[in-house]
Amino acid sequence: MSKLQSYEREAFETVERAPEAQAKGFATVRRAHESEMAEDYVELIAELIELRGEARPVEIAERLGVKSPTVTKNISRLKAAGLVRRERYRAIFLTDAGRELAEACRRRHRVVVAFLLSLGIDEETAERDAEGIEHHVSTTTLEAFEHALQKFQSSK
Amino acid sequence: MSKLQSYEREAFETVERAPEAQAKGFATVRRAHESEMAEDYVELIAELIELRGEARPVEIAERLGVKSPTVTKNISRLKAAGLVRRERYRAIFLTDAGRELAEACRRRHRVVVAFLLSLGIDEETAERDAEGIEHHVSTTTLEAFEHALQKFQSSK
DNA sequence: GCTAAAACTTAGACTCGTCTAACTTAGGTA
DNA sequence: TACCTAAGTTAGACGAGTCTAAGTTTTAGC
Repeated sequence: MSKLQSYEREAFETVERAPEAQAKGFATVRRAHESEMAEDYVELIAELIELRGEARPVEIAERLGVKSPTVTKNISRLKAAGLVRRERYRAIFLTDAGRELAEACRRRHRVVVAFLLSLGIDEETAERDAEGIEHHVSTTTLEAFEHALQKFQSSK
Repeated sequence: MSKLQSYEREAFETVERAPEAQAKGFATVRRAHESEMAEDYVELIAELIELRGEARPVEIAERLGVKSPTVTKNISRLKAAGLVRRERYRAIFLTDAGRELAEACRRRHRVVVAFLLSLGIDEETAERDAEGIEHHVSTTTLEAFEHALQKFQSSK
């Protein structure tokens, strides 16, 4: 406990950060939010295709916890963004770009979950937190997670 | 590398998660987004008060990387939420509730940054990623971070 | 103590992601 | 084959958070 206290104490005096650096950080977060919807959808669509052979709006709505008109609208946005292929009233499929994005997201998701689990966090919490955290993990941090994971696994 | 590959491989077969659990996860993320603005503002306001004795909209705008009308509007929201005290054209101060929230956020922020640093991540990346990650870290995960940090520091 | 510049607010527009209500289409079954 | 039900879409509203343009207030320098 004392170690913990000490690092908290050290960090307690507010350090002046460069305002532009801080602003850039917040801008990054805002940008991440814009792509979150797309990432969550393609990730889920890929999952459903693997599980069922196709992704149906009704199931996307159920898993995302939203109503079907929301799905319809967001799928049009994904289509406009070139991430999905789809005809009215039909199941949804990924384009090459969509599949690529989905793969990257799923990989990142798995790494984040595995990393949290390696810290001793229970599965449900790990999944829940990963859902939010994954969109804000830079390549650098993802690599650090992988590295820590590797060390953790070889020490078992 | 092989250890890494292996855990990725294992996780590769898509496991069927309970749809409701998944939906609950996404709902949690959406809820976190709603409080993010408030958290970022009170955290920054507390920082500025400590640094300057008061928090001015112009500096909040600069640090957040947004324009001043945005700050005006959001500050009214915080006032309506009972987090800040403030008169027109004057500096912004925190209410007790605001101060409490700010303290919790700053503590969480410090833990996340320290944790990322302990993984060997550079300061700039740690700060940038923490900004996004912190809002999605549950109490459980925060404790796990603290615990890992403690172990890391005592092993140095 | 006036006045110009800086800080702040108001008004109004836009996008995103959500919703409900009402409509259309597709598909299985009688 | 015709129809009922489930799935999907359309229309329209709403709040959050951003912006620009144009106004008002405060403050600092002369």
